[in-house]
Amino acid sequence: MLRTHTCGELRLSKNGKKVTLCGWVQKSRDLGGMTFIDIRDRYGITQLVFNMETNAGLCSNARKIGREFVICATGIVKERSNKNFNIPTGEIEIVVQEFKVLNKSEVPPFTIEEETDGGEELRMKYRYLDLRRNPVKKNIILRYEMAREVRKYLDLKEFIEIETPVLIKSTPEGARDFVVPSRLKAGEFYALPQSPQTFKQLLMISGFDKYFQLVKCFRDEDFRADRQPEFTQIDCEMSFVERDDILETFEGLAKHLFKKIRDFDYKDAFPRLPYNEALEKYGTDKPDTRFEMLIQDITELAKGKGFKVFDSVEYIGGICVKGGAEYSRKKLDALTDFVRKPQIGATGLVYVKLNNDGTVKSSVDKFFNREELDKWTGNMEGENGDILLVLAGDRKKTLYALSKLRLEMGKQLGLMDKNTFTPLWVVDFPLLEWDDESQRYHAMHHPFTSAIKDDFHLFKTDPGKIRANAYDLVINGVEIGGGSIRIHDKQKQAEMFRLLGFSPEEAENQFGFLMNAFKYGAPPHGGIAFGFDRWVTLFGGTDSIRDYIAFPKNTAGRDVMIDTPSVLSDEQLRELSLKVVNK
RNA sequence: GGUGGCGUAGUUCAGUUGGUUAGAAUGCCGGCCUGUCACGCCGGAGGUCGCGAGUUCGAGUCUCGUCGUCACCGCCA
Repeated sequence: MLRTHTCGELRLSKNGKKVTLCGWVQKSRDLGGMTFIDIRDRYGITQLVFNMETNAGLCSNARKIGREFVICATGIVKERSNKNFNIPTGEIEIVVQEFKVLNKSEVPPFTIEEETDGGEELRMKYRYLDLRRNPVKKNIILRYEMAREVRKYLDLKEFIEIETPVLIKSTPEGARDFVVPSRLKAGEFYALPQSPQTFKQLLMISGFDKYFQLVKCFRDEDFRADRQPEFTQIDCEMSFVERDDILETFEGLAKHLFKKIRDFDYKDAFPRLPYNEALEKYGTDKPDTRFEMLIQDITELAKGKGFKVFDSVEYIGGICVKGGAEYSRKKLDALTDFVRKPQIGATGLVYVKLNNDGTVKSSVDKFFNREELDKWTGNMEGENGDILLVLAGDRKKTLYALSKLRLEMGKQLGLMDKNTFTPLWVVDFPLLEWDDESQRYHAMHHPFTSAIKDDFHLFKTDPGKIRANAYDLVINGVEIGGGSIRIHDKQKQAEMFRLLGFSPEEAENQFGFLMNAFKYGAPPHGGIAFGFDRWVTLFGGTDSIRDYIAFPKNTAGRDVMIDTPSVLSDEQLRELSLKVVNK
């Protein structure tokens, strides 16, 4: 080893010891007669000191060292005369006897510090430098620790991690596939997996009754702060289980991570909220339950009272904001603008102020008397000092807008504490979703999801009403994972494909391997997959999953560091039998 | 595919109704400095105002296009 210690471990107890440290030059402070150099590695920062009086040659050499030079220094640990209690090693310094420059460095394009001066783009281009920074380094370490704890817990529960192939087959359902051309078979392509879904089901048929995998998945869609083209799932599947077995097992995983990573003992069972109730109360299937402010349906109370805007709509609903009676006209205008943004889509905002003196002032006083407004208030559990915010329109769109408004108010009122976690299971999702564009049903989860037994009779009469035996884990309004009890019967799977508009030939062509496997004794099974990047991000407490991926891609799917995607040479294209067509 | 923000020194940003030589901080370079740790003081260098058209006597500033980037909508079983 080139070093005897790391830059983070030396304390007063090692006073007088001769040590050798290796690391990067964080900063040097040249005072003329003496020079201080902070040397940094993964573990911390230690101060080196050079003195003109005791070793002039060494000191003048030290003065020439620039930022981010890699150096190796040997010297004696000494108690400082001026201690720095801001860093763990701040009570000591190294009186250097000899040092060498292991490698020089150009001046980095941004500062390698806790708070850098570099912008997002620049930091991504020089990601290897950004990773030297403490906050980013901490995120990567957090990611590793979570992966380690996931493996520990699942290992304890006798799960086996099994790798599945990355070059697989493109399928029509779901997200767009990334594809890889085959050289040996011109005109044919592999696809990268959107998830190992069918493989883990095949593993169940093989008898590996508890499987998991920390696995890369790929989806060729447009990206966001919380979506990358390649991302990591904690992919799990179990045999001979029913829904509650899965929920209990993986609630256990979540609690293990809460305990180990956030030191938080989550004792209670996670609440379970039916999909329909989630939509009614929160306007979304991934509710943030850190705060209440539930949506209330007042359609019956407000419709048909002569207010035209309300009379013509399908749904009227609102939320009660505590302490909102004091909101100024300006603030209410701002909220109106907020809900009218195209992304939110509401047409307007009606408010009812419940003043502290017991009077009520609303934007619809002309159309509703006090008695009627009091009924709204009763319904929404409003009290003096609160404000009711009411939206109306198409049911689905209005609930969506209310969910966004609810989150905005939660944010404004500081109800969304990063260090509070409220997990819950959302259950009883619809099995199918009608898609206007293609004029057919789409699987809401995926085509292998089974229906709840009580709803089997609806297959013939009203498929849209069938509830799936599916579930999502939601924490703080983030969908952390989801899964289902699968279909394990060939007949039922065939019927599902039929409902989704597959011809028997198409089903055979795309999923024949699975249907075939079902012939040979498929056990009842089900599973779940967690978005690992999102989970780490949630525990890390910032907003972008890019912060927790060592080498992420930007929102256009480009890696600006290695500069890809990039063009292939004509020779490569020829080999792959590909021709590039300019659109 | 759509909407919006941003693009000016190495970096982060400012730049007035369109008007002379485009500024600040920080970083960098040089000098001074023996207890700094955001060291301090003095001096210096550093600009294709993303790119391309257009309007104008004159464009960092206005218009159009384009590229890059970020956020959101669509999309993401």
